[in-house]
Amino acid sequence: MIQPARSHVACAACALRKFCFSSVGTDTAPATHVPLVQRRRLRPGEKLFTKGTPLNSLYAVRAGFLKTCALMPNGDQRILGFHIMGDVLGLDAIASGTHPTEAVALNGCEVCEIPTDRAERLMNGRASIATHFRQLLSEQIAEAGDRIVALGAMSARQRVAGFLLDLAERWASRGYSPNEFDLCLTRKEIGSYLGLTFETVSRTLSFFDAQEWIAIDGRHVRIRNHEALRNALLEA
Amino acid sequence: MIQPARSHVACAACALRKFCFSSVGTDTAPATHVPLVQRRRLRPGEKLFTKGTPLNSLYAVRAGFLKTCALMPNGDQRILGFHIMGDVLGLDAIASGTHPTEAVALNGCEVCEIPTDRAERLMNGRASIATHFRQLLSEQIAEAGDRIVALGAMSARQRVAGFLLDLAERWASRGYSPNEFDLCLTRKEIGSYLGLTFETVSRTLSFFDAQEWIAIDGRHVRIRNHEALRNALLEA
DNA sequence: CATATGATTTGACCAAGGTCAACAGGAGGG
DNA sequence: CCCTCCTGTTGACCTTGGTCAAATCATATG
Repeated sequence: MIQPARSHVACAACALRKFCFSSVGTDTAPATHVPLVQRRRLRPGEKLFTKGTPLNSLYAVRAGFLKTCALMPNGDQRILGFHIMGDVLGLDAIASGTHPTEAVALNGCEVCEIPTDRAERLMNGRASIATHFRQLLSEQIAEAGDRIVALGAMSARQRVAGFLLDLAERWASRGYSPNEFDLCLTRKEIGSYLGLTFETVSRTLSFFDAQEWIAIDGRHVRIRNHEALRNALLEA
Repeated sequence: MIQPARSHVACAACALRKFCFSSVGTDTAPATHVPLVQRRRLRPGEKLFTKGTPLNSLYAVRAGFLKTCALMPNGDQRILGFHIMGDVLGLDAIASGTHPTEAVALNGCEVCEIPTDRAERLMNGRASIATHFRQLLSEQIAEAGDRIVALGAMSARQRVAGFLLDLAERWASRGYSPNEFDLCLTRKEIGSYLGLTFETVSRTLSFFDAQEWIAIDGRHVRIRNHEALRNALLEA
Protein backbone atom coordinates (compact mmCIF):
# COMPACT_ATOMS: atom_id res chain seq x y z
CA MET A 1 0.00 0.00 0.00
CA ILE A 2 1.17 3.44 -0.85
CA GLN A 3 1.39 5.94 1.96
CA PRO A 4 -1.55 8.32 2.28
CA ALA A 5 0.75 11.31 1.89
CA ARG A 6 2.12 10.15 -1.45
CA SER A 7 -1.32 9.17 -2.55
CA HIS A 8 -2.57 12.65 -1.84
CA VAL A 9 0.24 14.16 -3.91
CA ALA A 10 -0.35 11.90 -6.88
CA CYS A 11 -4.10 12.50 -6.78
CA ALA A 12 -3.60 16.26 -6.75
CA ALA A 13 -1.97 16.02 -10.19
CA CYS A 14 -4.53 13.60 -11.55
CA ALA A 15 -6.90 14.67 -14.30
CA LEU A 16 -9.52 12.22 -13.06
CA ARG A 17 -9.36 13.13 -9.37
CA LYS A 18 -12.91 14.42 -9.49
CA PHE A 19 -14.05 10.94 -10.31
CA CYS A 20 -12.62 9.44 -7.13
CA PHE A 21 -14.85 8.97 -4.12
CA SER A 22 -11.80 9.95 -2.16
CA SER A 23 -12.08 13.55 -3.21
CA VAL A 24 -15.83 13.76 -3.64
CA GLY A 25 -16.10 14.47 0.07
CA THR A 26 -14.99 17.72 1.59
CA ASP A 27 -11.61 18.82 0.39
CA THR A 28 -10.48 19.70 3.87
CA ALA A 29 -10.59 16.17 5.23
CA PRO A 30 -7.37 14.36 4.28
CA ALA A 31 -8.81 11.13 5.65
CA THR A 32 -11.16 10.96 2.70
CA HIS A 33 -8.18 10.83 0.38
CA VAL A 34 -7.88 7.15 1.07
CA PRO A 35 -8.46 5.91 -2.45
CA LEU A 36 -11.74 4.14 -3.05
CA VAL A 37 -11.29 3.59 -6.75
CA GLN A 38 -9.88 0.38 -8.05
CA ARG A 39 -6.10 0.31 -8.38
CA ARG A 40 -4.27 -1.83 -10.82
CA ARG A 41 -0.59 -2.65 -11.05
CA LEU A 42 1.08 -3.51 -14.33
CA ARG A 43 4.37 -5.29 -14.94
CA PRO A 44 6.62 -4.00 -17.72
CA GLY A 45 5.17 -5.06 -21.07
CA GLU A 46 1.76 -5.84 -19.63
CA LYS A 47 -1.21 -4.48 -21.54
CA LEU A 48 -3.77 -2.29 -19.83
CA PHE A 49 -6.23 -2.81 -22.66
CA THR A 50 -6.02 -4.14 -26.19
CA LYS A 51 -7.46 -3.09 -29.49
CA GLY A 52 -10.99 -4.28 -30.05
CA THR A 53 -11.75 -4.75 -26.35
CA PRO A 54 -15.01 -3.23 -25.12
CA LEU A 55 -14.55 -0.06 -23.11
CA ASN A 56 -15.32 -0.78 -19.47
CA SER A 57 -13.15 1.69 -17.60
CA LEU A 58 -11.17 4.82 -18.02
CA TYR A 59 -7.72 4.91 -16.50
CA ALA A 60 -5.56 7.51 -14.81
CA VAL A 61 -1.85 6.85 -14.56
CA ARG A 62 -0.60 7.03 -10.98
CA ALA A 63 2.96 5.90 -11.54
CA GLY A 64 5.07 4.57 -14.37
CA PHE A 65 5.15 5.06 -18.09
CA LEU A 66 2.84 3.66 -20.74
CA LYS A 67 2.49 3.86 -24.49
CA THR A 68 -0.64 3.70 -26.62
CA CYS A 69 -0.33 2.19 -30.07
CA ALA A 70 -2.37 1.77 -33.19
CA LEU A 71 -1.97 -1.64 -34.79
CA MET A 72 -1.59 -1.50 -38.55
CA PRO A 73 -3.24 -4.03 -40.87
CA ASN A 74 0.19 -5.46 -41.78
CA GLY A 75 0.90 -6.22 -38.14
CA ASP A 76 3.34 -3.60 -36.96
CA GLN A 77 2.44 -0.84 -34.59
CA ARG A 78 2.59 2.95 -34.61
CA ILE A 79 2.93 4.64 -31.26
CA LEU A 80 0.35 7.35 -30.73
CA GLY A 81 1.38 8.61 -27.32
CA PHE A 82 3.27 8.23 -24.08
CA HIS A 83 1.59 8.62 -20.75
CA ILE A 84 2.81 9.43 -17.28
CA MET A 85 1.43 10.31 -13.90
CA GLY A 86 -1.85 12.17 -14.17
CA ASP A 87 -2.58 11.28 -17.79
CA VAL A 88 -5.88 9.70 -18.74
CA LEU A 89 -6.24 6.72 -21.06
CA GLY A 90 -9.18 5.31 -22.92
CA LEU A 91 -10.95 8.46 -24.09
CA ASP A 92 -10.67 7.51 -27.75
CA ALA A 93 -12.87 4.48 -27.06
CA ILE A 94 -15.95 6.36 -25.91
CA ALA A 95 -17.26 6.99 -29.41
CA SER A 96 -17.40 3.37 -30.51
CA GLY A 97 -17.47 1.68 -27.11
CA THR A 98 -14.45 -0.32 -28.19
CA HIS A 99 -10.77 0.49 -27.76
CA PRO A 100 -9.32 1.48 -31.15
CA THR A 101 -5.81 1.38 -29.71
CA GLU A 102 -3.90 -0.59 -27.12
CA ALA A 103 -2.04 0.59 -24.04
CA VAL A 104 1.14 -1.10 -22.84
CA ALA A 105 3.12 -0.51 -19.67
CA LEU A 106 6.76 0.33 -20.41
CA ASN A 107 7.83 -0.19 -16.82
CA GLY A 108 6.15 -0.99 -13.55
CA CYS A 109 2.94 1.03 -13.52
CA GLU A 110 0.07 1.75 -11.27
CA VAL A 111 -3.20 3.06 -12.64
CA CYS A 112 -6.55 4.03 -11.17
CA GLU A 113 -9.50 2.44 -12.83
CA ILE A 114 -12.81 4.29 -13.12
CA PRO A 115 -15.62 2.15 -14.49
CA THR A 116 -17.41 4.02 -17.26
CA ASP A 117 -20.83 3.49 -15.73
CA ARG A 118 -19.62 5.07 -12.51
CA ALA A 119 -18.12 7.95 -14.45
CA GLU A 120 -21.41 8.44 -16.29
CA ARG A 121 -23.32 8.45 -13.03
CA LEU A 122 -21.01 11.03 -11.53
CA MET A 123 -21.24 13.26 -14.58
CA ASN A 124 -25.02 13.03 -14.65
CA GLY A 125 -25.16 13.99 -11.00
CA ARG A 126 -22.71 16.84 -11.05
CA ALA A 127 -22.58 19.22 -13.97
CA SER A 128 -19.17 20.55 -12.96
CA ILE A 129 -17.69 17.07 -13.33
CA ALA A 130 -19.27 16.68 -16.75
CA THR A 131 -17.85 20.04 -17.81
CA HIS A 132 -14.43 19.08 -16.55
CA PHE A 133 -14.58 15.83 -18.45
CA ARG A 134 -15.49 17.58 -21.69
CA GLN A 135 -12.46 19.79 -21.20
CA LEU A 136 -10.35 16.68 -20.82
CA LEU A 137 -11.66 15.28 -24.08
CA SER A 138 -11.25 18.58 -25.88
CA GLU A 139 -7.69 18.89 -24.64
CA GLN A 140 -6.80 15.61 -26.29
CA ILE A 141 -8.27 16.84 -29.56
CA ALA A 142 -6.18 19.99 -29.39
CA GLU A 143 -3.05 18.00 -28.49
CA ALA A 144 -3.64 15.64 -31.39
CA GLY A 145 -3.77 18.70 -33.63
CA ASP A 146 -0.32 19.67 -32.44
CA ARG A 147 1.01 16.20 -33.19
CA ILE A 148 -0.49 16.35 -36.68
CA VAL A 149 1.23 19.65 -37.34
CA ALA A 150 4.52 18.32 -36.01
CA LEU A 151 4.42 15.15 -38.10
CA GLY A 152 3.44 16.95 -41.27
CA ALA A 153 5.79 19.87 -41.06
CA MET A 154 8.93 19.12 -39.07
CA SER A 155 12.34 17.68 -39.90
CA ALA A 156 13.90 14.78 -38.03
CA ARG A 157 15.94 17.11 -35.82
CA GLN A 158 12.93 19.22 -35.02
CA ARG A 159 10.90 16.16 -34.11
CA VAL A 160 13.53 14.69 -31.82
CA ALA A 161 14.23 18.05 -30.19
CA GLY A 162 10.52 18.59 -29.69
CA PHE A 163 10.16 15.11 -28.24
CA LEU A 164 12.92 15.68 -25.69
CA LEU A 165 11.60 19.09 -24.68
CA ASP A 166 8.07 17.75 -24.40
CA LEU A 167 9.15 14.92 -22.14
CA ALA A 168 11.27 17.26 -20.04
CA GLU A 169 8.37 19.64 -19.61
CA ARG A 170 5.98 16.87 -18.67
CA TRP A 171 8.32 15.49 -16.05
CA ALA A 172 8.92 18.99 -14.75
CA SER A 173 5.20 19.69 -14.46
CA ARG A 174 4.97 16.64 -12.21
CA GLY A 175 7.69 17.96 -9.96
CA TYR A 176 10.64 16.03 -11.37
CA SER A 177 13.85 17.34 -12.84
CA PRO A 178 13.41 18.95 -16.24
CA ASN A 179 17.04 18.21 -17.04
CA GLU A 180 17.47 14.55 -16.40
CA PHE A 181 15.15 11.64 -17.01
CA ASP A 182 14.89 8.19 -18.48
CA LEU A 183 13.31 7.59 -21.83
CA CYS A 184 11.80 4.23 -21.00
CA LEU A 185 11.73 3.66 -24.73
CA THR A 186 13.77 1.91 -27.34
CA ARG A 187 14.99 3.95 -30.31
CA LYS A 188 12.53 2.00 -32.38
CA GLU A 189 9.63 3.12 -30.21
CA ILE A 190 10.73 6.73 -30.35
CA GLY A 191 10.95 6.40 -34.12
CA SER A 192 7.50 4.90 -34.30
CA TYR A 193 6.16 7.82 -32.30
CA LEU A 194 7.93 10.45 -34.39
CA GLY A 195 7.48 8.87 -37.80
CA LEU A 196 11.19 8.14 -38.22
CA THR A 197 13.34 5.02 -38.47
CA PHE A 198 15.26 3.97 -35.39
CA GLU A 199 18.55 4.63 -37.20
CA THR A 200 17.55 8.23 -37.75
CA VAL A 201 16.58 8.59 -34.11
CA SER A 202 19.91 7.14 -33.03
CA ARG A 203 21.86 9.39 -35.38
CA THR A 204 19.95 12.46 -34.29
CA LEU A 205 20.47 11.74 -30.61
CA SER A 206 24.18 11.15 -31.30
CA PHE A 207 24.29 14.47 -33.12
CA PHE A 208 22.67 16.31 -30.21
CA ASP A 209 25.13 14.60 -27.89
CA ALA A 210 28.07 15.64 -30.11
CA GLN A 211 26.80 19.23 -30.02
CA GLU A 212 26.78 18.90 -26.22
CA TRP A 213 23.12 19.84 -26.18
CA ILE A 214 22.35 16.62 -24.34
CA ALA A 215 24.30 13.84 -22.67
CA ILE A 216 22.89 10.47 -23.55
CA ASP A 217 23.73 7.16 -21.95
CA GLY A 218 21.56 4.39 -23.22
CA ARG A 219 18.07 5.48 -22.33
CA HIS A 220 19.10 8.02 -19.76
CA VAL A 221 19.09 11.64 -20.96
CA ARG A 222 20.48 14.77 -19.42
CA ILE A 223 19.65 18.01 -21.15
CA ARG A 224 22.66 20.31 -21.13
CA ASN A 225 21.31 23.12 -23.27
CA HIS A 226 17.58 23.68 -23.37
CA GLU A 227 18.04 26.83 -25.42
CA ALA A 228 19.89 25.04 -28.20
CA LEU A 229 17.18 22.39 -28.39
CA ARG A 230 14.52 25.05 -28.51
CA ASN A 231 16.36 26.69 -31.39
CA ALA A 232 16.67 23.36 -33.19
CA LEU A 233 12.91 22.98 -32.78
CA LEU A 234 12.18 26.33 -34.38
CA GLU A 235 14.68 26.70 -37.18
CA ALA A 236 14.20 25.02 -40.51
CA MET B 1 -35.01 30.52 -46.75
CA ILE B 2 -34.34 26.86 -47.27
CA GLN B 3 -37.32 24.60 -47.81
CA PRO B 4 -38.47 22.64 -44.77
CA ALA B 5 -37.93 19.37 -46.61
CA ARG B 6 -34.29 20.08 -47.37
CA SER B 7 -33.79 21.38 -43.88
CA HIS B 8 -35.11 18.17 -42.47
CA VAL B 9 -32.76 16.12 -44.61
CA ALA B 10 -29.71 18.15 -43.70
CA CYS B 11 -30.58 18.03 -40.00
CA ALA B 12 -30.98 14.26 -40.10
CA ALA B 13 -27.29 13.96 -41.02
CA CYS B 14 -26.14 16.53 -38.49
CA ALA B 15 -24.07 15.48 -35.52
CA LEU B 16 -25.48 18.35 -33.47
CA ARG B 17 -29.13 17.80 -34.31
CA LYS B 18 -29.87 16.95 -30.69
CA PHE B 19 -28.85 20.46 -29.75
CA CYS B 20 -31.47 22.09 -31.95
CA PHE B 21 -34.75 23.14 -30.42
CA SER B 22 -36.24 21.91 -33.65
CA SER B 23 -35.63 18.30 -32.72
CA VAL B 24 -35.98 18.58 -28.97
CA GLY B 25 -39.74 18.24 -29.35
CA THR B 26 -41.42 15.02 -30.35
CA ASP B 27 -39.69 13.33 -33.24
CA THR B 28 -42.97 12.63 -34.94
CA ALA B 29 -43.90 16.27 -35.52
CA PRO B 30 -42.15 17.51 -38.66
CA ALA B 31 -43.41 21.02 -38.02
CA THR B 32 -40.95 21.32 -35.14
CA HIS B 33 -38.11 20.80 -37.58
CA VAL B 34 -38.26 24.43 -38.47
CA PRO B 35 -34.82 25.44 -37.32
CA LEU B 36 -34.65 27.57 -34.21
CA VAL B 37 -30.89 27.71 -33.92
CA GLN B 38 -28.96 30.59 -35.37
CA ARG B 39 -27.87 30.15 -38.96
CA ARG B 40 -24.89 31.81 -40.47
CA ARG B 41 -23.83 32.16 -44.08
CA LEU B 42 -20.21 32.46 -45.11
CA ARG B 43 -18.76 33.75 -48.36
CA PRO B 44 -15.77 31.90 -49.86
CA GLY B 45 -12.67 32.79 -47.86
CA GLU B 46 -14.65 34.13 -44.92
CA LYS B 47 -13.53 32.96 -41.50
CA LEU B 48 -15.96 31.27 -39.15
CA PHE B 49 -13.63 31.82 -36.22
CA THR B 50 -9.99 32.73 -35.82
CA LYS B 51 -7.18 31.55 -33.65
CA GLY B 52 -7.19 33.11 -30.21
CA THR B 53 -10.87 34.02 -30.30
CA PRO B 54 -12.89 33.07 -27.22
CA LEU B 55 -15.14 30.09 -27.75
CA ASN B 56 -18.74 31.26 -27.83
CA SER B 57 -20.45 28.75 -30.07
CA LEU B 58 -20.05 25.36 -31.60
CA TYR B 59 -20.88 25.02 -35.27
CA ALA B 60 -22.41 22.36 -37.44
CA VAL B 61 -21.85 22.58 -41.17
CA ARG B 62 -25.13 22.60 -43.12
CA ALA B 63 -23.75 23.21 -46.58
CA GLY B 64 -20.43 23.98 -48.19
CA PHE B 65 -16.85 23.12 -47.46
CA LEU B 66 -14.54 24.51 -44.78
CA LYS B 67 -10.98 23.98 -43.65
CA THR B 68 -9.50 24.29 -40.17
CA CYS B 69 -5.90 25.42 -39.92
CA ALA B 70 -3.20 25.76 -37.32
CA LEU B 71 -1.13 28.90 -37.71
CA MET B 72 2.58 28.34 -37.29
CA PRO B 73 4.84 30.78 -35.47
CA ASN B 74 6.55 31.66 -38.76
CA GLY B 75 3.25 32.71 -40.27
CA ASP B 76 2.25 29.95 -42.64
CA GLN B 77 -0.58 27.59 -41.98
CA ARG B 78 -1.03 23.84 -41.74
CA ILE B 79 -4.42 22.48 -42.61
CA LEU B 80 -5.77 20.17 -39.94
CA GLY B 81 -9.03 19.14 -41.51
CA PHE B 82 -11.77 19.62 -44.07
CA HIS B 83 -15.39 19.76 -43.09
CA ILE B 84 -18.62 19.18 -44.92
CA MET B 85 -22.30 18.81 -44.18
CA GLY B 86 -22.91 17.35 -40.75
CA ASP B 87 -19.42 17.95 -39.36
CA VAL B 88 -18.92 19.82 -36.10
CA LEU B 89 -16.38 22.58 -35.59
CA GLY B 90 -14.96 24.14 -32.46
CA LEU B 91 -14.57 21.13 -30.20
CA ASP B 92 -10.83 21.66 -29.80
CA ALA B 93 -11.54 25.00 -28.10
CA ILE B 94 -13.51 23.63 -25.16
CA ALA B 95 -10.44 22.83 -23.09
CA SER B 96 -8.93 26.31 -23.10
CA GLY B 97 -12.05 28.33 -23.90
CA THR B 98 -10.16 29.82 -26.83
CA HIS B 99 -9.96 28.60 -30.41
CA PRO B 100 -6.50 27.09 -31.02
CA THR B 101 -7.21 26.90 -34.75
CA GLU B 102 -9.10 28.89 -37.34
CA ALA B 103 -11.89 27.80 -39.66
CA VAL B 104 -12.24 29.21 -43.17
CA ALA B 105 -15.02 28.70 -45.71
CA LEU B 106 -13.68 27.34 -49.01
CA ASN B 107 -16.89 28.11 -50.83
CA GLY B 108 -20.30 29.45 -49.95
CA CYS B 109 -21.21 27.83 -46.64
CA GLU B 110 -24.05 27.69 -44.24
CA VAL B 111 -23.53 26.66 -40.64
CA CYS B 112 -25.73 26.25 -37.58
CA GLU B 113 -24.47 28.02 -34.51
CA ILE B 114 -25.08 26.57 -31.07
CA PRO B 115 -24.01 28.91 -28.27
CA THR B 116 -21.91 27.01 -25.76
CA ASP B 117 -24.00 28.12 -22.80
CA ARG B 118 -27.08 26.74 -24.48
CA ALA B 119 -25.27 23.50 -25.25
CA GLU B 120 -24.20 23.26 -21.61
CA ARG B 121 -27.74 23.81 -20.43
CA LEU B 122 -29.07 21.13 -22.73
CA MET B 123 -26.42 18.65 -21.62
CA ASN B 124 -27.08 19.36 -17.96
CA GLY B 125 -30.77 18.80 -18.50
CA ARG B 126 -30.58 15.69 -20.59
CA ALA B 127 -28.03 13.01 -19.84
CA SER B 128 -28.52 11.38 -23.22
CA ILE B 129 -27.42 14.57 -24.96
CA ALA B 130 -24.35 14.81 -22.75
CA THR B 131 -23.46 11.21 -23.57
CA HIS B 132 -23.93 11.85 -27.26
CA PHE B 133 -21.69 14.89 -27.06
CA ARG B 134 -18.94 12.94 -25.33
CA GLN B 135 -19.11 10.44 -28.15
CA LEU B 136 -18.68 13.27 -30.60
CA LEU B 137 -15.58 14.48 -28.80
CA SER B 138 -14.17 10.99 -28.50
CA GLU B 139 -14.74 10.37 -32.18
CA GLN B 140 -12.54 13.32 -33.04
CA ILE B 141 -9.79 11.96 -30.81
CA ALA B 142 -9.95 8.62 -32.56
CA GLU B 143 -9.96 10.27 -35.99
CA ALA B 144 -6.96 12.37 -35.06
CA GLY B 145 -5.18 9.14 -34.16
CA ASP B 146 -5.81 7.87 -37.66
CA ARG B 147 -4.39 11.06 -39.15
CA ILE B 148 -1.29 10.75 -36.96
CA VAL B 149 -0.72 7.21 -38.15
CA ALA B 150 -1.22 8.26 -41.77
CA LEU B 151 1.20 11.18 -41.56
CA GLY B 152 3.88 9.21 -39.76
CA ALA B 153 3.77 6.06 -41.81
CA MET B 154 2.56 6.63 -45.35
CA SER B 155 4.21 7.55 -48.65
CA ALA B 156 3.05 10.42 -50.84
CA ARG B 157 1.03 8.11 -53.07
CA GLN B 158 -0.61 6.47 -50.11
CA ARG B 159 -1.53 9.83 -48.63
CA VAL B 160 -3.05 11.19 -51.80
CA ALA B 161 -4.92 7.94 -52.49
CA GLY B 162 -6.21 7.93 -48.93
CA PHE B 163 -7.25 11.55 -49.22
CA LEU B 164 -9.27 10.92 -52.38
CA LEU B 165 -10.93 7.82 -50.97
CA ASP B 166 -11.73 9.59 -47.73
CA LEU B 167 -13.36 12.50 -49.53
CA ALA B 168 -15.28 10.13 -51.81
CA GLU B 169 -16.57 8.20 -48.82
CA ARG B 170 -17.61 11.30 -46.96
CA TRP B 171 -19.52 12.65 -49.94
CA ALA B 172 -21.10 9.25 -50.45
CA SER B 173 -22.18 9.05 -46.81
CA ARG B 174 -24.04 12.32 -47.35
CA GLY B 175 -25.86 10.92 -50.34
CA TYR B 176 -23.67 12.33 -53.10
CA SER B 177 -21.78 10.51 -55.80
CA PRO B 178 -18.76 8.59 -54.50
CA ASN B 179 -17.19 8.81 -57.96
CA GLU B 180 -17.25 12.45 -58.85
CA PHE B 181 -16.76 15.54 -56.76
CA ASP B 182 -14.95 18.83 -56.55
CA LEU B 183 -11.92 19.26 -54.37
CA CYS B 184 -12.60 22.85 -53.41
CA LEU B 185 -8.91 23.05 -52.63
CA THR B 186 -5.74 24.26 -54.23
CA ARG B 187 -2.88 21.78 -54.58
CA LYS B 188 -1.11 23.78 -51.94
CA GLU B 189 -3.94 23.26 -49.47
CA ILE B 190 -4.03 19.54 -50.17
CA GLY B 191 -0.29 19.45 -49.62
CA SER B 192 -0.60 21.34 -46.37
CA TYR B 193 -3.17 18.81 -45.20
CA LEU B 194 -1.12 15.78 -46.24
CA GLY B 195 2.31 17.03 -45.23
CA LEU B 196 3.53 17.26 -48.83
CA THR B 197 4.60 20.07 -51.15
CA PHE B 198 2.13 21.22 -53.78
CA GLU B 199 4.45 19.97 -56.52
CA THR B 200 4.32 16.46 -55.11
CA VAL B 201 0.53 16.62 -54.89
CA SER B 202 0.34 17.76 -58.49
CA ARG B 203 2.72 15.06 -59.68
CA THR B 204 0.90 12.35 -57.77
CA LEU B 205 -2.49 13.39 -59.11
CA SER B 206 -1.02 13.45 -62.61
CA PHE B 207 0.35 9.98 -62.02
CA PHE B 208 -3.02 8.66 -60.86
CA ASP B 209 -4.57 10.27 -63.92
CA ALA B 210 -1.98 8.68 -66.22
CA GLN B 211 -2.76 5.31 -64.64
CA GLU B 212 -6.41 6.01 -65.45
CA TRP B 213 -7.31 5.53 -61.80
CA ILE B 214 -8.83 8.98 -61.76
CA ALA B 215 -9.74 11.67 -64.26
CA ILE B 216 -8.74 15.07 -63.05
CA ASP B 217 -9.70 18.40 -64.54
CA GLY B 218 -8.53 21.27 -62.43
CA ARG B 219 -10.24 20.73 -59.10
CA HIS B 220 -12.85 18.34 -60.38
CA VAL B 221 -12.14 14.66 -59.78
CA ARG B 222 -13.75 11.57 -61.13
CA ILE B 223 -12.65 8.28 -59.65
CA ARG B 224 -12.36 5.66 -62.37
CA ASN B 225 -10.91 2.81 -60.35
CA HIS B 226 -11.60 2.68 -56.64
CA GLU B 227 -9.91 -0.67 -56.34
CA ALA B 228 -6.61 0.58 -57.73
CA LEU B 229 -6.64 3.50 -55.32
CA ARG B 230 -7.38 1.19 -52.43
CA ASN B 231 -4.40 -0.95 -53.46
CA ALA B 232 -2.19 2.11 -53.71
CA LEU B 233 -3.26 3.00 -50.19
CA LEU B 234 -2.25 -0.38 -48.81
CA GLU B 235 0.90 -1.34 -50.63
CA ALA B 236 4.29 0.04 -49.69
C1' DC C 1 30.07 -19.74 -18.75
C1' DA C 2 28.38 -20.09 -23.53
C1' DT C 3 25.12 -18.75 -26.46
C1' DA C 4 21.26 -16.45 -28.35
C1' DT C 5 18.65 -12.38 -28.79
C1' DG C 6 17.74 -7.74 -29.13
C1' DA C 7 19.22 -2.76 -28.70
C1' DT C 8 22.30 0.53 -30.40
C1' DT C 9 25.64 2.79 -33.22
C1' DT C 10 27.79 3.84 -37.43
C1' DG C 11 28.90 3.59 -42.30
C1' DA C 12 27.75 3.34 -47.27
C1' DC C 13 24.42 3.87 -50.49
C1' DC C 14 19.92 4.99 -52.49
C1' DA C 15 15.43 6.94 -53.45
C1' DA C 16 11.42 9.63 -52.25
C1' DG C 17 10.25 13.78 -52.09
C1' DG C 18 11.71 18.70 -51.53
C1' DT C 19 13.71 22.79 -53.98
C1' DC C 20 14.36 25.70 -57.75
C1' DA C 21 12.98 27.08 -62.15
C1' DA C 22 10.41 27.66 -66.41
C1' DC C 23 6.10 27.91 -68.54
C1' DA C 24 1.03 27.80 -69.47
C1' DG C 25 -3.64 28.92 -68.50
C1' DG C 26 -7.28 31.85 -66.12
C1' DA C 27 -9.15 35.59 -63.49
C1' DG C 28 -9.37 40.18 -62.44
C1' DG C 29 -8.22 45.09 -62.94
C1' DG C 30 -6.77 49.18 -65.25
C1' DC D 1 -6.37 44.59 -74.65
C1' DC D 2 -2.46 44.41 -71.60
C1' DC D 3 -0.66 43.37 -67.40
C1' DT D 4 -0.36 41.07 -63.14
C1' DC D 5 -1.19 37.59 -60.00
C1' DC D 6 -2.30 33.06 -58.85
C1' DT D 7 -2.73 28.22 -59.80
C1' DG D 8 -1.08 24.29 -61.83
C1' DT D 9 2.22 21.31 -64.47
C1' DT D 10 6.55 19.62 -65.49
C1' DG D 11 11.62 19.20 -65.59
C1' DA D 12 16.29 19.13 -63.42
C1' DC D 13 18.71 18.63 -59.47
C1' DC D 14 19.78 17.92 -54.56
C1' DT D 15 18.93 16.86 -49.62
C1' DT D 16 16.95 14.30 -46.08
C1' DG D 17 16.13 10.47 -44.30
C1' DG D 18 15.32 5.52 -45.43
C1' DT D 19 17.66 0.93 -46.49
C1' DC D 20 21.06 -2.42 -45.97
C1' DA D 21 24.87 -4.09 -43.54
C1' DA D 22 28.34 -4.81 -39.98
C1' DA D 23 30.11 -4.40 -35.42
C1' DT D 24 29.42 -3.66 -30.39
C1' DC D 25 27.15 -4.19 -26.23
C1' DA D 26 23.78 -5.72 -22.90
C1' DT D 27 20.67 -9.02 -21.28
C1' DA D 28 18.67 -13.31 -20.76
C1' DT D 29 18.64 -18.16 -20.89
C1' DG D 30 20.29 -22.84 -21.04
